[in-house]
Amino acid sequence: METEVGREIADALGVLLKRSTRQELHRALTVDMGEAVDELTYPVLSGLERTGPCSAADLAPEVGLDRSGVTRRASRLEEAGLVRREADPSDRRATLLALTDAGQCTVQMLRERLSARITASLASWPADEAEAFANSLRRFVTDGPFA
Amino acid sequence: METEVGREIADALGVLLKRSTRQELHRALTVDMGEAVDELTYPVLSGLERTGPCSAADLAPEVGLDRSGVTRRASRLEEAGLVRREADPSDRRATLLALTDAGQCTVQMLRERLSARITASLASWPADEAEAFANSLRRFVTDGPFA
DNA sequence: CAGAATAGCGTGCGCGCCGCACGCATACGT
DNA sequence: ACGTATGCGTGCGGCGCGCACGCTATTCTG
Repeated sequence: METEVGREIADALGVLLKRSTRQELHRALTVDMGEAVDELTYPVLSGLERTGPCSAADLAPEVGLDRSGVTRRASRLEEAGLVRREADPSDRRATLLALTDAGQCTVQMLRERLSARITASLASWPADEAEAFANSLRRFVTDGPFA
Repeated sequence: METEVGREIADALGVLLKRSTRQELHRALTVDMGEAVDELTYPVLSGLERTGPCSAADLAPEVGLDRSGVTRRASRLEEAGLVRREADPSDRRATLLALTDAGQCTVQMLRERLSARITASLASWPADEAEAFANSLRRFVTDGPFA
């Protein structure tokens, strides 16, 4: 029955979106990673790596935040030397956010760590099932119920 | 390659955990549902339906919150007539939280709506793939990388 | 049986994050 | 050249959360 599937997914998502889940996960990820990057600042790093250098306004929807929020988080990361602000050559009022080498290294390390953790928890899965799940999840995220 | 799968899932989760995603989703769900139930209070309703009547302390880990937070959210729902506080007969200092009939009806309606939305977005999927995804997701959530 | 120690809930307090609005600097149009 | 528009950063008010306290009921102990 199809609605049963929807309900199943809904329940799982409910658990997944728990506040403590996110906190615990990101806390584990950012251990020994310095104080600058935490649950809040990580999305900015990750988003910057995906989009490349861009303005705070352009990055805001990627992170799902207001421009001011992006600015504040970016400032924190800048203070830690992970993000660099550079003037846009084509528009001198704009400020581009870009990852420094340290920032690039950090986000890569974090992604590696997260991937490793996920992979480890999927160790007991059949390889084809894991791959199918990854594909389905990506598809679900991109053109799923969230515009 | 396995790490590729992990990275794939990691990216998808990153997008899924965006603040705006959750907000937008719950906002769509709670439309025309009264002001009492929103993104914050819904987990309490859902949790209460899963666990049945229980104390705020027992519900706290389910929601991923402090006891005080559960108390406040529950108070809001109580004010709206969706949650009822009743004294524990076996321990008169304890206060059990329970769904009223209206609360039960509301959470059922919301779950229905969420399920429908998810099901609709999965309409183009093959039925077996959708079911496999639901099962994998549940498994991923229960014994995945999140304790 | 009485008093002390424990457990449970609700609330005041301080902190941190967020969205909104304002100010300043720069770019564009006439 | 001057007015309008755009973009960024910051002050402000609001809100939710965790922590600590007070009160009540229960349990343990002598």
